[in-house]
Amino acid sequence: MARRQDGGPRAAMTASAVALMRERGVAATSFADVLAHSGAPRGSIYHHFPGGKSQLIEEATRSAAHQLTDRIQRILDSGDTVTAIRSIVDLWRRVLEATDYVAGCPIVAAALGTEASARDIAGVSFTRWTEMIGARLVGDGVDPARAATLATMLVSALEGGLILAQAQRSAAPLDAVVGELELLCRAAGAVTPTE
Amino acid sequence: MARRQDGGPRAAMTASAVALMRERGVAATSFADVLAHSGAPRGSIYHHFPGGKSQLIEEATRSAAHQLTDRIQRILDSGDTVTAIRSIVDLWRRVLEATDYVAGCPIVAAALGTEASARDIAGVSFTRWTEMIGARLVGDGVDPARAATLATMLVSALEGGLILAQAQRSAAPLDAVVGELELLCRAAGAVTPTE
DNA sequence: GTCTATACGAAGATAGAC
DNA sequence: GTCTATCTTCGTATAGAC
Repeated sequence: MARRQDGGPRAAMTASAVALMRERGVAATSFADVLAHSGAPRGSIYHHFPGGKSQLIEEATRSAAHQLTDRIQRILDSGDTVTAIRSIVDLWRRVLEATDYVAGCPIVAAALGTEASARDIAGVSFTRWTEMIGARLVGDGVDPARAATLATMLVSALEGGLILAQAQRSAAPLDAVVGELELLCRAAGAVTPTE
Repeated sequence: MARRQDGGPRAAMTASAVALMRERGVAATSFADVLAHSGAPRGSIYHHFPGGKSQLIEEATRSAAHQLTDRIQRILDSGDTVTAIRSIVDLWRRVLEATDYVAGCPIVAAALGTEASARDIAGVSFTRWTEMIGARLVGDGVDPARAATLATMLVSALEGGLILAQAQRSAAPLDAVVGELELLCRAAGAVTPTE
């Protein structure tokens, strides 16, 4: 009934735009690239995206933000924060290995890109993730007054570690970050799995 | 005597390239932009940079890396790690406020850019910073086995916090990160100023 | 909804005059 | 060492046919 998502060219194009943004950034992602990558018919660009590239990038960013937010929420729902951190890092690691360390976080690409609206969406996304993680930390026993700053630290360190991993073509920075974050969470009073 | 750095158009162009990379990334930084920003004579592009844009970006990245590395080293030499973190964040904060939150870290721009050689320089730069900070941590009393991962955490969290700050147009993420990093350093045994 | 053709400008790069 | 002119390619965007 209310299914108006269309799985056709439009969805394929936003998905491809996300993939290309992750690998080369917003500015270096062209329509021609998106068409080639998605296999979408050439004539449907401005039919589906009358706002041109701005609109495509904006919708791609929104799509990536929703997807990642959902994924993070599911991870947070299925365990404590420390376990969630490990899951997220495993996710990044798989992406890096599958793309020869070229693909990063699409939201970071949007944040550092040339499209103002996409940058704003990135900002909201980061805020959202921070709030979600903060709530999870409180549930784990962390002092609510502390949870917000700790959550910001988690997001920042994971995104930064991912960038170092891309630049060094190695997952080692992510491993270092996850270890330090675990220590920090435990010291802050978050429950930990006894494994 | 061995001063062969030239303060002319060439230096002005690399400096402008760095500034533009910080604001809009590597891909969106064109020769025309660099010329306009630096005021360099139009005819001197391929005279000074026969390798074209690749060479310009590579040299700009190298220049930015040297500058930042020197700056970090000086900061680390003048106090303990916790004090250094505050100084670095203050530096970022001034940059953000002076540029309406558009300018970020040039090395991150290089790491996520389209120029392979620049990305490699970024990777080496991050490694270098990590080693420098690690040495400082050891000097502060941190267990040498721990210093490397903690140093990686510092670099990752600061770079990530800077990106969140840019996206949210607020220095708040940096403040959160610096607070958490201080806790982590203290818990790791780094000496702290009694202030 | 999708096609081709095309306009228009920007960007990287080269040649040859001064 | 710097200039102008030019070439080519690419990218965005539009028009109009199918």
